Amino acid sequence: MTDSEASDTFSISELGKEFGITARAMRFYEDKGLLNPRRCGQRRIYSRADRTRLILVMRGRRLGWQLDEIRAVIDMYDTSEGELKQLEYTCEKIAERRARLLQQQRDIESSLRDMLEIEQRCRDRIEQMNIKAVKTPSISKPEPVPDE
Amino acid sequence: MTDSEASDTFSISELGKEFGITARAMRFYEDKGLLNPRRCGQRRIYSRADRTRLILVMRGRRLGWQLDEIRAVIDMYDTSEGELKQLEYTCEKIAERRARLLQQQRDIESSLRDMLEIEQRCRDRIEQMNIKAVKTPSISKPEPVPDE
DNA sequence: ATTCACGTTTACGTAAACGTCAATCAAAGC
DNA sequence: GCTTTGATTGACGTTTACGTAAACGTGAAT
Repeated sequence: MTDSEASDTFSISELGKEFGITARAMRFYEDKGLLNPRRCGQRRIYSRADRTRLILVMRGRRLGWQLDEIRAVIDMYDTSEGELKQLEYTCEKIAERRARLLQQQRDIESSLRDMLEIEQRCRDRIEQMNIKAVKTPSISKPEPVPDE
Repeated sequence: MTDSEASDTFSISELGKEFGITARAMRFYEDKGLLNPRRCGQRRIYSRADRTRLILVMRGRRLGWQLDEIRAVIDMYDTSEGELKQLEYTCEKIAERRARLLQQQRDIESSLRDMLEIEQRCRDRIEQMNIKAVKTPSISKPEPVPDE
C-alpha cells in the first residue's frame, strides 16, 4: 500500500489468499521444487516470477496433474538451455503431454454433452410435474398479486 | 468366444484388461458405490450397463475428479426420477460441474498454447545447434554412405 | 485326484497432498 | 516493555486411491 498499487513482491499469506491455498500448501510446493522464493532472513519473498509459477501450479492442479508432473512441466519452461539430448527429450515430453491434453479435451466435450442431456431430462421432468400440479391442484398455489 | 462375438457380460479381469486397471481397483470402485455388478454366487458379473458406468469412471479419473465426485455424477445419470427438490438440486450440481468443465477447457487451451511455444523454442534451439555444428565441425559427423 | 487359472474376502501397507498442532522468532504497534 | 500479528521449522495426523499379500473357494483340464 506504499507504492503505486500492484506490488512486485508478495508474502506467503498474500499469495495464498489470492489463489485460495494455505501457507502450508505453498511450503509443500516448495519442498517439491515447484516454487523457490528468495529469502529475507527466514521469511519467504515471492517475486512476480514466483507468482507466475504458482499460476502454472494451480492450473495443473485444476487439470488433475500430480505435483511432480507439474514440476516437470515447469522445468520445461526454464529449459530453453541445455544439451541436444535434453532438448529432444523435452520435445518428447511435450508430445506426450499434448496427447493427454487432447484426450482431456475430448473427455470434457463428452462430459459437457452428457451434462446438457441430463439437464434437459431434469427440466422436462420438472415441467411435467408442474403440469400435473396444475391439472390436479390439490392445494393450488396462491395466485401472485399483481402490482397495481 | 461361444456366441457371435462381443459378449454381453464380462468378468472382472476382462473389463480390467480392457480399461487398463486392476481387479483391486474395480472392487474398490464397487466399495465406493461406483459400480454394482450382479453376482453369480461369489463372482461378479458385469453387464453392458456396468461397463458403461466404468467408462464414465475412467473419463472422470482422466479429468482428475475424485471418486465421490464421479459417484455424484453417475448418480445424476440415474436420477431422472425423484422429487422436485431433488431434481432442482441436480440442476444446481450440473451447473457447478459445467463451470468446472469450462474452467478446465480454458486451462487446457492455455496449456496447449504454452506447449506449442516451448516446443518452438526447443526446435529453434536445436536448429541453432545444428548450424553451429556445421560452421565449427571440430569433429565432423561421419558422412552417410550413399546406398550405391 | 490334483493342478491351474481365476475369483473371493480380509487386512495391512503406501504414496500423494496436504492439515494440524507446537514451539519459536521477529518486526510492529501501544 | 509488552503484546499482537504473521512468519518459521519440525513432526505427526489424515484422506484418497489404490497395492500387496494371505488364505481360501471353484470350476475346468489333465
